[in-house]
Amino acid sequence: MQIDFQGSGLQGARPPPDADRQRMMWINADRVLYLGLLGEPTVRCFGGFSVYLSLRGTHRICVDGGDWQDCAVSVVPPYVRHRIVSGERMICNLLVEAETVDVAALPAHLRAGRGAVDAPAALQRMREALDILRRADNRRYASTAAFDEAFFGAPLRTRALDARVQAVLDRIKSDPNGHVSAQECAVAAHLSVSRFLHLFKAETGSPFRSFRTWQRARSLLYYVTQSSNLTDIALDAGYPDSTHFSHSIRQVYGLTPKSIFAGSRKLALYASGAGVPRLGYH
DNA sequence: GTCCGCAGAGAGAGAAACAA
DNA sequence: TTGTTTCTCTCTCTGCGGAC
Repeated sequence: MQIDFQGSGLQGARPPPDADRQRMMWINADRVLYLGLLGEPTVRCFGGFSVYLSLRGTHRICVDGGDWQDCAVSVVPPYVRHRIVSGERMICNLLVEAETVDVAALPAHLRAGRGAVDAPAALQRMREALDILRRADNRRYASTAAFDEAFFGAPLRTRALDARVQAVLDRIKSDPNGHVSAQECAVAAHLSVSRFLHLFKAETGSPFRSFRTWQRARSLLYYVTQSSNLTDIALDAGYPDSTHFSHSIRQVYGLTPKSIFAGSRKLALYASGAGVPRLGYH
């Protein structure tokens, strides 16, 4: 396969293959790229468009209680429960935050995908982008647009949102582990709580609480390489105690926090841009 | 079209108990 | 001591009718 490093969007990309540095995660406020162990998750439910990509073979996926499907690439819409198993230990998972994109303008396989996807060209592009990334010296994308360019062929068009809702989104995403209530947001938006909740759902496509829960669970990804105990990490991530932490994380990722951290020990983490939570223990 | 308020249903948060 | 499970209560979601 011919790999073109020009225009890949990678900062300082060059091709030194190194099998020991394969497990990695790149994350910013709008996108996540995870390349690592899948484990044995039960039902999971992410708040963004989720793309699973097998590295060589295939995986099996079951979306919203439907039939199991065998495929190399699959897509799960935001807030849809699904299960996944793979014959390979490693898997690639891309996450596109739903509120950051104009759904109508998404590539067809993302927009309409629900489980296995038959999109050979998209599969080849994503595998090539992944290959470039795995060979790169500095695995950071300069921007969300550069990430989109690499994996989807072009920057994904952003969604135009109501300014009041956008302000709330910015507030939550800039500090996902801070607790902000619907009432506070409604006051800030100069709306009643009822009206705010309706408007939020209409604009973003997801309920306020679901979005807040997802953002908090998502912020866990910034901590997965830390070696502190889970209680400290739960508090840092904005959970009142390890009870909620364990419960919420299992609902989102289908794995216990313990197994997530165990599987992330050798993971190289590349975080950038807004949304990186404040680190530091209580 | 935008906004408000009500009410029933359901999910999330908090407390306690249990297991390793 | 740490992490997980279970149970109960509170808060949020959502559909609806109505006012402006």
